[in-house]
Amino acid sequence: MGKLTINKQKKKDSILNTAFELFTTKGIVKTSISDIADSAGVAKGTFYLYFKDKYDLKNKLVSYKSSQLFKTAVTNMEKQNLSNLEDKIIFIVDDIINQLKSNKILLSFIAKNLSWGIFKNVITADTEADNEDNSFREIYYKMLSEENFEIEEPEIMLFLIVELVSSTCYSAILYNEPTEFEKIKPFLYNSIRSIIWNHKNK
Amino acid sequence: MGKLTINKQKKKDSILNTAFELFTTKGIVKTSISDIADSAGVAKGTFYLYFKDKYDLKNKLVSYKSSQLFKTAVTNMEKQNLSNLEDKIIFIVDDIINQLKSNKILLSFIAKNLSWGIFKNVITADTEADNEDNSFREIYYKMLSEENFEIEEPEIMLFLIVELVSSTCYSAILYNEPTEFEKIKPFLYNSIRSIIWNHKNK
Amino acid sequence: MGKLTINKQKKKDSILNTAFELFTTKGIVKTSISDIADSAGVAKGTFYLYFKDKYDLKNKLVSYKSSQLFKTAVTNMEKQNLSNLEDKIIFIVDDIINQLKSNKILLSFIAKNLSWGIFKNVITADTEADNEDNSFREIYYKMLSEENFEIEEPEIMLFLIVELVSSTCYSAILYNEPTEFEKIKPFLYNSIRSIIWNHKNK
Amino acid sequence: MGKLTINKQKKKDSILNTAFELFTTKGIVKTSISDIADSAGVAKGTFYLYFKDKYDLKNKLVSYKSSQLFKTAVTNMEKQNLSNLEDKIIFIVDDIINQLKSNKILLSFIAKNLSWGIFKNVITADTEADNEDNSFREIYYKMLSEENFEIEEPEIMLFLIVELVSSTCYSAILYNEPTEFEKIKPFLYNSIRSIIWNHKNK
DNA sequence: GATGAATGAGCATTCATTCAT
DNA sequence: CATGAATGAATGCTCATTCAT
Repeated sequence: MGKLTINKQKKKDSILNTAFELFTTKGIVKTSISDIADSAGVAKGTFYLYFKDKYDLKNKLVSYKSSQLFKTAVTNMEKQNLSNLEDKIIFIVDDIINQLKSNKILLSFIAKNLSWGIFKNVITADTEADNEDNSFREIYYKMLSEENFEIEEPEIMLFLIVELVSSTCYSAILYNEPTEFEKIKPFLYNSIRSIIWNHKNK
Repeated sequence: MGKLTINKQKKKDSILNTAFELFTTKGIVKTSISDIADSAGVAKGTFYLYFKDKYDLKNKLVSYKSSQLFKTAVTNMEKQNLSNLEDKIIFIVDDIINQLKSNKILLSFIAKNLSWGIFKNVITADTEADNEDNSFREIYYKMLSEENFEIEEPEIMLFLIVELVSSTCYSAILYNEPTEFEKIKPFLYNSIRSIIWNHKNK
Repeated sequence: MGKLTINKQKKKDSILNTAFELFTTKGIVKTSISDIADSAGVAKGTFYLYFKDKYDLKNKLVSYKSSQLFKTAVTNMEKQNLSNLEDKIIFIVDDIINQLKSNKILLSFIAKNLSWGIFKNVITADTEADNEDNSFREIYYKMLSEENFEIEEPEIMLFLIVELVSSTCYSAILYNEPTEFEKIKPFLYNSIRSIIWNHKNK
Repeated sequence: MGKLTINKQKKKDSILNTAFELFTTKGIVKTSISDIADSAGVAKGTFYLYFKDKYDLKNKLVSYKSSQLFKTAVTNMEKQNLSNLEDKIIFIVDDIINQLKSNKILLSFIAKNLSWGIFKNVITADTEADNEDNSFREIYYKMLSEENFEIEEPEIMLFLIVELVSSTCYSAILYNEPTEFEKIKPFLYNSIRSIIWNHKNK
């Protein structure tokens, strides 16, 4: 990477970090491009050299932050010696939930902005542009293939789990609604196990 | 009701209906109060006689539309002679899903704007201010009491079902993601049955 | 006065009192006719039965409050047995200043809104529509006639005194600018005595 | 100064001049920011690049115009060979009054908006940001020090003179109230001489 | 590539005034 | 007399976007 390119990346990163800060404190609608440029210490025009508009920036942020979440969880999971699919999935879910519990700002940001559409990109794409990591999708299918039974409709299963987890986390962790998350957790994890069980090709 | 009062209600309803139309076609952010007032055929100032701002109006709309959905589903369910809790709940879920499938605009509007916070109001309040209907919460507990087993943490169970259904519907019905809804349906309903089963106090 | 007329007067007084309250707390520009009507407990339309607009009301308030000030001061002065013009005028000035010092809200309101144009009406008109009081102008000329010397240009003398007193009071009593009023007072009163002396026809 | 900086100053000046014109013809309340921007030939948004709001602009105008008045009067006074304080002060007062008599629009604008608070800034600050002029306050104290007697409470003396002159000018010059200014003038100037005399430390 | 002054469309909100009841 | 719902012009202010430097 040339010096210039490094400088460019610095600017872009500065905008990304500043924007995350502002989005999560002021809200996306109330954050203007002026705000971002000012806080990032770049000129307003510079913003447009890197992002189409505020929502382009937002989507890139959501993808990046979400993929980091998965990457970390998978890395941690692989250190364990888990023998079956249910345990592996529950571990990943649990790890992600723990990350979010200790970073409620991130939870709020992701929950409000993550749709299945964006999520598909997240799990399909390599987590970083220029690295050797496998995508989460590949890891997922590898996990499935290691079992001695087959999973029917693995995409649907993943979908059900992701939607259930993300929507319940948001309400329960951030607002204790309908009750504190710890009380919901056993039922949630049982539900996940049931979902997996329902997809087992018997 | 005096002539004036009727006229007032007419104006308010006109604004509500117009706003729903605009919110679902242009989106809430892009719909201005001018748009609403113009389309509703009232002066801009009139809007402020009935609503605090755009978001006050939005919340009132979400509540109203959601409660209608439940009211219809429960009414239909009661006409059946369903003997057990799972069947009743699945029936209600299925009825609501059918309503939403035939009214995708409504689905889009509710899914984007219904949080558990608003939902709590919806199921607690009578569906209409001055009528004899029971709230959905009452109906739900009555349903539970008619079984010869007990449900552990009924609020959590309701929460899990509602979050799972609403988040999967949105993506699957509107965008066929991860696949068409009909393929997801059996797994979804099985998941719901599992969730209920997990809450049975054995 | 008929019952109806009494009721009307009540409404009018209610508007006047409420408006004074609002004008002095929120400021005249930021007080709307709605504010006044709401606080006074009358309908918005009713306002227009009694006043042309906000500024009509304001002028009537200024006149009324100012004339009360003078009336009180003159009444107190007449109880004293003051033998010469300087002492009488200084007494009146001092009495008014004391009233204003103990009612800074009133001072603020009058100072901001009293122009010589309004003041002329105040000193010319009877203090109340239907009573036997003399106007301040008559009292002033009677005071002058009781001296054994003549005052040259009595209107100019009154003008100079009123302008000097009112502009210095505002700044000194309310904001202690350029310094606390008590320190300015002896110089102010000496200035007034000098002004009177300058108008003595020698 | 770069081309850009010159252009910026031009824009700002254009807004200032236009605003003065509008404030003095339509009044401040009735002058909208749109009016100012339109007349100045700039976009509405440009206004906000230079001023916080209408009242920020107004205060800057009052300060600037007042300081110009004093600067001119002092310059003229210094050309005379006046030997004593009274004559110097009367000369300055007279010069300012003459400026105002020939520029009634300016008189009206300053009289309505100059408070002692703003005046203090005017006499303290250098008349222009980056020049060698002394502030009026320095000039005033230098004048006092050249006398062979002492002035007690010079701030109060200045205050009394300024308040007396400004409030009488407004009414007399603009509205001939209570009578034409030329008839009031001798009494006013005598009053000023008396005020100075009262502050002489005898 | 980077800047930031300038733009002007666009928006929410207020409020004096009217008039049918 | 009194009401208060309805009006819609008017205003302050924001902000994404452009473009000359």
